[in-house]
Amino acid sequence: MARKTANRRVGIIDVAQRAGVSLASVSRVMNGNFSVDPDIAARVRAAAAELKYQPNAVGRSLALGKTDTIGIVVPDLANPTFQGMLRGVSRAAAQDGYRVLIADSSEVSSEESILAGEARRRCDGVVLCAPRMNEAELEALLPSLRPLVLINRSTADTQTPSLVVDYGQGIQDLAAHLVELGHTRLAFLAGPERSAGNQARLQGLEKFRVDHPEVELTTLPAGSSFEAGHLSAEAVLATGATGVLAFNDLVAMGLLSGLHERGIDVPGDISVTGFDDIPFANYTTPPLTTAAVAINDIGEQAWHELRQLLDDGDPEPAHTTFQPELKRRGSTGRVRKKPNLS
Amino acid sequence: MARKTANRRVGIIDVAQRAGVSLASVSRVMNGNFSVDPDIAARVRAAAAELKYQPNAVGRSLALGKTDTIGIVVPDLANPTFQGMLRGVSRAAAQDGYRVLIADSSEVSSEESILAGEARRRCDGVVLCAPRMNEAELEALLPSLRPLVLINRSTADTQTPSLVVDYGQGIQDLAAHLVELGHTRLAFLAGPERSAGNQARLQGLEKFRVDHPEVELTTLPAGSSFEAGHLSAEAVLATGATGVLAFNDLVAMGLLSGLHERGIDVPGDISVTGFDDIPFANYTTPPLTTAAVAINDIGEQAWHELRQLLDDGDPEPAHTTFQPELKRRGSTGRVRKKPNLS
DNA sequence: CGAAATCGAGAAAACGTTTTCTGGAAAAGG
DNA sequence: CCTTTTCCAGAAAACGTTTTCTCGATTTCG
Repeated sequence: MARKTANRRVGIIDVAQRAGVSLASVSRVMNGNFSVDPDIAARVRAAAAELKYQPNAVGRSLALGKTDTIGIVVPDLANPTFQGMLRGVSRAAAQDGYRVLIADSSEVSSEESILAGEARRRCDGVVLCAPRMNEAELEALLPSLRPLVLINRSTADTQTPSLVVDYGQGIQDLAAHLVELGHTRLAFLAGPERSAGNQARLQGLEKFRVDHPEVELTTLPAGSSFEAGHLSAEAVLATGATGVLAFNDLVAMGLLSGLHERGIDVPGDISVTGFDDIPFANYTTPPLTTAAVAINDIGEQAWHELRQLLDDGDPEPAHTTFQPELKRRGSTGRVRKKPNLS
Repeated sequence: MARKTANRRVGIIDVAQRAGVSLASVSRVMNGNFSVDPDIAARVRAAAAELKYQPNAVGRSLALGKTDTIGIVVPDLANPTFQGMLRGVSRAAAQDGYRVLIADSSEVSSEESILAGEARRRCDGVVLCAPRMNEAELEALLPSLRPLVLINRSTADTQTPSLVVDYGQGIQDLAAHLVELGHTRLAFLAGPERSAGNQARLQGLEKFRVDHPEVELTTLPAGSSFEAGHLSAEAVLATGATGVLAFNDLVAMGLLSGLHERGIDVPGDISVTGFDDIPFANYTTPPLTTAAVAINDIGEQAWHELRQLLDDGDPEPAHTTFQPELKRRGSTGRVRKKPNLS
């Protein structure tokens, strides 16, 4: 039973024995860092091929002190926005030979810090997407997570880069667009309370109110899903609004569906706007007017920031703001009727 | 400079020194496996807390021979189907304390084996989603990937569990549904050629042809995206079909949009069906008739199979088939006009 | 031609844990 | 009261790599 090869997984030792050289040489050949005798190199390569040697990543990570893996924490894997961020990060990281470990907090804010911590311990860095935890908790957590980058959440910490979307401006653009079309009674379907993006929208609308005192704006609690939008149809009609700003495209689509069921014409009777410009927004009927967020760019940029941190250690973390771009499509139009007089 | 604490990351050694005990004891306390003096335990716990000790996952993995991580390889992170599988696997695995490493092959089949191999080397197991590689390549790859489970791809290998959707039956159900509504001229918008799911649909339709010789069925190459469906509108009209079977919901939505732009009424002029029942399918106008696939269940089940393999080593790998369920919605209706006579 | 510098391969240390092994002290049994 | 067993904490080995260290052999230069 001298053959351990048959017993356990084939390791660098087996290759060394087979090639009649030392472990060190095998490692050198495999990584090609140092100059080795071509003869030895050939023998090692041959042995490795014959044994189908696959270097053990864990051992390698331990020796190297790096895992070539980053973690990403998202509030909800079912949400297209976070799927987009994940995709952007994943693809960009893959380009540089990094892999992505994923953690889904399922919108449970108390889980976030735990998940983030676990992810960080296994990885070289972390991307935190739109954390729902409160300010204090976040600030307390950051140091233990570094290097990390923050998406859709700002921080006082100057050491961690953050990428945020200017939801406040975007929602104002959408509202202004509706006003331009003659709408004077608007409704806003609000998103999750803990979402910083929702706060930003509310602040933007506050500003809008000041700029447009003539416009009547009602805020209705809704959520971030189809269902939320769908269930809001009745409430929206009750407000008598002719223009509706949905929290995001999902909510808008749900609302569209709810309105359609009730025989309300969009944009004839009511104009609807979304937010994000998810791929589906272009293919609803009518196509959705929305504020486009370059979600893939954000993911990509997030990786680039993180890579900087990983490489240089600490260049000068940027706080980048992404401006949404208004997309005028079929779901908004000139106001046709007077607001309900009932 | 005796303080290494300030220099390097705090490790188990630091805790041991601080508590005045050996490494072994700290490990025992942290893992709670063996009985230790309560006094020592308390000292260790105190020291760990003071130093904010976080055990190094890599070192732990090396010693334990397990990473508590599994890999998942998908052809396209932008595709709702794979997003669903990912979500299902991720959530189920998280329940059991496992994390998921993600690899996106971007539909490049040659990348799949590399990504899968890399993922496997870093993880305890792998889930392979709808691999695009050919049969031979797959069979050759499997042994080096074990333990693994296969989604939407069958294999001769009895050691690897596989979960497949019966796309053949599903597409027949949809076609039958259209026939029932009086349609006799159908069109099928085919998906990616390398997709096993597409092959299954084609085979199902072959069977359908035999069962319904009176029905005229045209197959058009399309793809798996919105764009594919959108671009197919013209071609669909050219066939004179009154019922269209789209490869999946995305294609169906794209087609819906294309038809709408051309003033074609759905389902008045043409009935359209999708496949998968992605969340959006319920909220299109009209809502999409489709074959629902319990995508989250599949992901969950995939994890359970993998866990079995991880735990017991080798119970008896199952080859499970999931039956799609026909969802009758607004995008299909009785045929109204005679087929185009032009 | 001899000494210094260069080179390259093997031995050994390091990475941070867990777990087996070992030995001393306490407990149990005769 | 002495011997045997039990218990538990510390020392050391193990996990699978990379990298520093060491040292003999070759080359280079004076």
